[in-house]
Amino acid sequence: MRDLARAVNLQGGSLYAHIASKEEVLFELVNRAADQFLSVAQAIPEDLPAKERLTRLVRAHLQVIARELDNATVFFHEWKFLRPELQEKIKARRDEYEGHFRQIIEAGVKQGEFEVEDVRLAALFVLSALNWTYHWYRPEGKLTLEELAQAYSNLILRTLGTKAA
Amino acid sequence: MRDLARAVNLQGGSLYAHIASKEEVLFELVNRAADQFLSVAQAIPEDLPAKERLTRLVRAHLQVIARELDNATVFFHEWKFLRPELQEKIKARRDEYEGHFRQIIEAGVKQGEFEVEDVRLAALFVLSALNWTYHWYRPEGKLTLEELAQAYSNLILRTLGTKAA
DNA sequence: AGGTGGCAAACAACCGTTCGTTTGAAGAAG
DNA sequence: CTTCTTCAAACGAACGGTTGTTTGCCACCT
Repeated sequence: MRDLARAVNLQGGSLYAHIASKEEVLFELVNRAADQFLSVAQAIPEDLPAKERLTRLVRAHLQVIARELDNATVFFHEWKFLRPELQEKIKARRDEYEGHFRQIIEAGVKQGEFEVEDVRLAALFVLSALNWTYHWYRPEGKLTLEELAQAYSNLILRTLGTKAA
Repeated sequence: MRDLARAVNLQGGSLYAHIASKEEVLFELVNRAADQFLSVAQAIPEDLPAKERLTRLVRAHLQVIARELDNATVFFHEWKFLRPELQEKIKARRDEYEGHFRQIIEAGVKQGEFEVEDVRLAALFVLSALNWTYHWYRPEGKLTLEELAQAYSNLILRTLGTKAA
């Protein structure tokens, strides 16, 4: 907390004129990260072909991670240390986000664009591969975000059993 | 440290008759986790078809994660808090392990079993999807480890552009 | 006799948070 | 235009507790 205070030129205790507790700050942080993911997902038009929607979602997801590397790291881990009640709120939003992936895959299967046995597991697989990027991706590295998004999209489309290249 | 001590029926300070520091314990933990991953990878015969080798490696990887859920969690995260010198040792072993994936994919491409543009990125993608399982997989859940390994192997083979089903 | 392993106590540093007080600016009253 | 009041924001010290580690001492086994 004293580090946090120093970052805004305050004394440790002075923070508590603005916040209720350290946990409140953590929740706010994690919750806003959830906002980011959800809002980009909701911005994708539903009337596009599943392949296109998925490609866009992949790019958007990677963009959010890259743009908020630190927040994403906290988002993926630290929510487990919230009290159960707050944890549930985060879990609900995470599940909602996961639902976007499932829904797109589901739609693609129905349209004959994808061929997937277990939609739930496939969505989890894809999200797993995407989420891990926060471990190693650095915007200042060799790989452009656009290049990464392109390459990962291709891999993911094949994972989901797309026919065309 | 006092929790650790209680787990072996000792007083907090008594630990220091056996260990040098908390960091030493962390390193030992993380390093032994690396042992687990590396040893199962090295146990896979090199003269098998790439598809078979990869399937075995996937199953073995998931088995290690499932068997040592807690250790795996620490392995994936906590090594970042070691001093740089020890971090490098872990990184080296992690890279060696990643090399197994790369090598198998590379071999598969040469044999015409796989079709992959960027071997390095493909290996990273596969490992990412596998590693994330520690976040959600619980051995006591509905999904058998064997079922998970089977399903993930199929997805991964498609990711790598395998022809046959 | 010597070394090992254990204990209890203590160490300094740090943790999240509270407390009484000071500051400075805005608004009301004269 | 001044004076007085109000109020939020910040300070700095302190609280009780925890952290990783060190110390001196005693008991046991060789």
